[in-house]
Amino acid sequence: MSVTIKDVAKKAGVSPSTVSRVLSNNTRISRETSQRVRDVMEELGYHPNIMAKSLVSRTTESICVILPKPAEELFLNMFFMELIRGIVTQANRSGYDVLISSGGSEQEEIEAVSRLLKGKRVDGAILLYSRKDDQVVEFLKNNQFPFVLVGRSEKFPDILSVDNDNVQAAYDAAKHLISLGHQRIGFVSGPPNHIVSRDRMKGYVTALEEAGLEKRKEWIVEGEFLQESGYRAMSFFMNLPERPTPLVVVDDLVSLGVLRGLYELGYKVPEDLCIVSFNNLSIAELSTPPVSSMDIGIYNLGYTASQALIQSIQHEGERQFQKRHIIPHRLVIRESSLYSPPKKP
Amino acid sequence: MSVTIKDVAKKAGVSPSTVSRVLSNNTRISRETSQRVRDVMEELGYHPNIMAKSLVSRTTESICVILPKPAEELFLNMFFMELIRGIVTQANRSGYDVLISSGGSEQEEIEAVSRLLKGKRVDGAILLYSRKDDQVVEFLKNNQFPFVLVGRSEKFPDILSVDNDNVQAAYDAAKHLISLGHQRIGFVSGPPNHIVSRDRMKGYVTALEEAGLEKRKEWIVEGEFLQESGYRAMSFFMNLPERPTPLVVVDDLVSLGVLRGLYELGYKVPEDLCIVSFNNLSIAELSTPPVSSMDIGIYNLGYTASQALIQSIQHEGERQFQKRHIIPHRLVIRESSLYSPPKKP
DNA sequence: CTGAAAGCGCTTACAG
DNA sequence: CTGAAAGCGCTTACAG
Repeated sequence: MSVTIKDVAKKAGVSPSTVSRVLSNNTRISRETSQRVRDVMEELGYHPNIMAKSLVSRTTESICVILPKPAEELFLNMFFMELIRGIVTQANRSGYDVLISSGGSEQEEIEAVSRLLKGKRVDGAILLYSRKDDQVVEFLKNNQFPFVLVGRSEKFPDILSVDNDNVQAAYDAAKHLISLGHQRIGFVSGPPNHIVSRDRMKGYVTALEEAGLEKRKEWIVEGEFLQESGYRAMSFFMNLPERPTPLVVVDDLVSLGVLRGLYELGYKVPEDLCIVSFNNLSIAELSTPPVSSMDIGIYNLGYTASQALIQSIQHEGERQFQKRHIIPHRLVIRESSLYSPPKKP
Repeated sequence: MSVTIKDVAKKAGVSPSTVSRVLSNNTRISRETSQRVRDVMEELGYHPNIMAKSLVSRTTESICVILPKPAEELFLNMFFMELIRGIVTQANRSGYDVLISSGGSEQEEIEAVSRLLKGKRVDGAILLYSRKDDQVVEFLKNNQFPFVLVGRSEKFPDILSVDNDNVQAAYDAAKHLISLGHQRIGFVSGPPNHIVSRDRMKGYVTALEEAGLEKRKEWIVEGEFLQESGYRAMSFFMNLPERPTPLVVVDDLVSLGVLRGLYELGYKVPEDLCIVSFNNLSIAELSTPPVSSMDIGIYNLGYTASQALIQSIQHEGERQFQKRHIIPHRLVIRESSLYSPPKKP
């Protein structure tokens, strides 16, 4: 049997209420009593039963994070781990625990979320990157559960969310290449049902338009967030009569696929093709050659998401806090983009 | 206000006890009553309060996993993510939730574990890879909390744990190189206070001895699980008058460091130096050239750890189940080791 | 097969 | 500053 509040009360010669007040740092307890009770707690090795506390206080001091379907997007491992590190670190600092959950399908995700939130096991949820028309968002919104989205929702723009300015980030990436004198710039995108793919595509297009550069359908390839997509895109581009000289690539892993393909065909980076990609995962720095990449502050995304969620849980009702948080991005230039094409006569 | 067991009872015209029995699939409830109650639950959108249930049943149906100190070993990201995926998948299948916690120091880890276990928020804990003389292991053991170690403890060999046979794995890796005709085989190890480093070192040494090959102190370098360690080891080896022709490397990330250094110095892999490393992370396959690596079944380690822990929670007292689980390893041969050295005359 | 009652370990008005 | 009492939402012997 573990020691309860009653045991402490008895041994300290006070009532359970008093022990409870000491626990919650209630000010109206005399210094001596408080100290005596604390001593007894120490002596008995007392730890408050979190479940009992949560039952009466109607708050669990924990949040859950929902992983996307496990098999798919496995490759984003490094991305998610970094995000989770940020989330867990900040949550623990605020005294919250973090529960990880993953569903095999969107329906299973909803069931899990519903069990956790309706069953009062957690106070809120963090959703990692949303698809278009995400059912889970819809469910959480309809039930008025506190939650934060890492990414953004087109259907519900007023939702609590943490995101990068992906349009601007892609714009900046393209701009970097333009400033090096490139004229024909290609883009390797991700799945079109991911909002992030489309945001980045938009930034790329805007940069080209603003610089008065030619846009061509054949210079844009859509794929998955997978190495193979990069490989395929590369082989498509290199067979064009007029091929792009640099590529903006939606994710570092995809860049690795491009790199691999180029290596096999005997092309050189950056001389034959420049590359700038996104996320600045460790693989971008570790690859040969190192890849220029847009750092989007993944840890920061997680940290901020957790902070925003916990804030909204603790101040429910007061609606005056910020709804949309934008994490800054920063281009890390490496060997893969350090080349200016020869000037046309 | 959310709907409780009482609301359901009233609406269904039964007692709360009966509703509770329906919930737990108690057999002694008539089919009609059961169905009626279920209908009402559905209609009212009832979800049992997990905290209340846990308070009386003295079981939480959740486990926690303790991440090692966050900053250090950040690079092992991919390793941990894969492990966590395995853990979460299996736990969810068994109806358990998973709570993630991380401490800044060993002392903080103990406090976190103690709060969670003594506070009855979780039923057991998973420890990810142990150091020598791990205090957390000691704490859990002394308090008789259910836990499982991913790795092994030298001090407490009888503890519930999931591990690879790292000695055998390293032996097999070295054997692969020996079978290609290599005579001078080097080893790049990890931190000596990690049991896994020493296990792998031992396997390497044994393979050399068995094959009657020369062992030299200068062919063994210890470092961190970091790319830089590989870089440094490489530059050390390449400056030896008699340098090794292949290297067994303790981790894929370290291999990348070796590869990077060789590339910069103009050496070729596998012609100038062969490499076999461990863990078979995605970076091993993605690097240039792809690196031969010992797959240790990371997902499987996590899955099995969760399974063993939950089993031991559910069958506490009965001590007849298996204490030590060994996950099989498998060498994945890639370009980095596909070269036999020229035969001596 | 079902219900009334006690209790899990806390917190929190209410009273003094 | 402190205590007695009620209650959070469940489960589980006990009784019928």
